[in-house]
Amino acid sequence: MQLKELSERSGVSAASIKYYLREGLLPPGAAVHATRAQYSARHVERLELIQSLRRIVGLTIEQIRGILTMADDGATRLELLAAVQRVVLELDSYTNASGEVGARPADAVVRLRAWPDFPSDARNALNAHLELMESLNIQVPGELLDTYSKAMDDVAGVDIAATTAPDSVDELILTAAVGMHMHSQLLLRLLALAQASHAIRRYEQDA
Amino acid sequence: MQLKELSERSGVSAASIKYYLREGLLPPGAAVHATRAQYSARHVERLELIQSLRRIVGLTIEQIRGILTMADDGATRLELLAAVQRVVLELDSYTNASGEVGARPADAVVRLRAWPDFPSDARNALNAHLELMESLNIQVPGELLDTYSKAMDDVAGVDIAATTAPDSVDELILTAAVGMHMHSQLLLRLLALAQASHAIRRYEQDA
DNA sequence: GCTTTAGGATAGAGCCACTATCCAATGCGT
DNA sequence: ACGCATTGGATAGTGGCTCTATCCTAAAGC
Repeated sequence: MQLKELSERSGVSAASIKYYLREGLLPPGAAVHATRAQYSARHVERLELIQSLRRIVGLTIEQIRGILTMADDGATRLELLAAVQRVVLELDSYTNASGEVGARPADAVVRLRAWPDFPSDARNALNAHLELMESLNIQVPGELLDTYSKAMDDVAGVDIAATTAPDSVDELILTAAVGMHMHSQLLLRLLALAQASHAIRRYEQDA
Repeated sequence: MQLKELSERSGVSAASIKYYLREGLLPPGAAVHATRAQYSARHVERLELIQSLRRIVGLTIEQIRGILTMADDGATRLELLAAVQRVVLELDSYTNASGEVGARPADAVVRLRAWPDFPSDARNALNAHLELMESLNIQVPGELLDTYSKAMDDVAGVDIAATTAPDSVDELILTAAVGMHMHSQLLLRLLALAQASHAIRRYEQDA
């Protein structure tokens, strides 16, 4: 199929497709001649993946390019999952700000929860975030970290158990990104409801 | 003090202060004459609040204006907390998309957790989000909702217990917004670490 | 041969949060 | 009294992001 048909099938405007081609999100079609290219069903799928990552998960073009490049360069599934997690959960926001400091509270959490002791983005991000909170004078007592991490351990256990490994890499990215996004949002909404409920109880008590 | 001094004290450029005045985030100073205005310490505080909400919490000008307007119009603390929660946890993202449907899964959660049965943004957002997940064919079994909500109940209990009610309304907004943001981020980072840990375990098993 | 389309380049649009410039009116220090 | 500094107000520009639109030439297909 050629550009116009690709546009019609995917529901993405021809101009946007050209944009994605320019930005390297979409591999070029097979050039039949200088002014004619053939696109395949894989292009349609790739476009749908891009759309989902943009519209549902809200990733930027840059982030999407990063993930797709990794996938096309044959990264392992675990690496890919880590990359998806990094952008979906915004683990890179503050990570850069931290230069090697003494206490690594995340290590304590890892030991407490008996999680495998692997260095990871998630761990660095957690440490960086705890440092940030400290610098803002927000107390994070061990008890709270305990409660939080226990809760997240439970949640992650359920999450992972519910995840079935998909066949294609595109599908892995899609389900992982959409799943992580949706589950984290779900968690935040439940947190909101829980907070609101506790706040109401408390203000009723005070009144 | 006049504009220049206000700028120096708060660390916000004069141009930005003018912008905030135009946008109604900062009340105008007492007009001594047509071309001279006096600003008070309250202006400095207000500017610091605006800065924190922008730079730390990442709210938009529009969102900040909404909250400050409510505060200045004498909203109750509970109303203010709800408004802060709405913007900090992005409860309005999908809320509009839902028009009265049958099942209200959030009601079940509220009953299960014995939370006070109040209609709220948080509850609507939760229902809207669950509908969205359903429409994306992401299964949310009752068991998972149970685990999640139990976890969030624990977390909220600790949160609220740790919150001391501040004196000024500005301070309430600041601590609530920064606190909610930091705690929700903390939770997401712990979730990331937990997920990564479980994923590693699982891939090790498979390998 | 004539319309349609591809690919490439370039420019514009619309949103956001500023940032900069220009202005006339006026206050303040000297 | 005079001139510099500052004010409020208006208006325009910046830079990042994701498109969207226009223009062009070369070539394909009927």
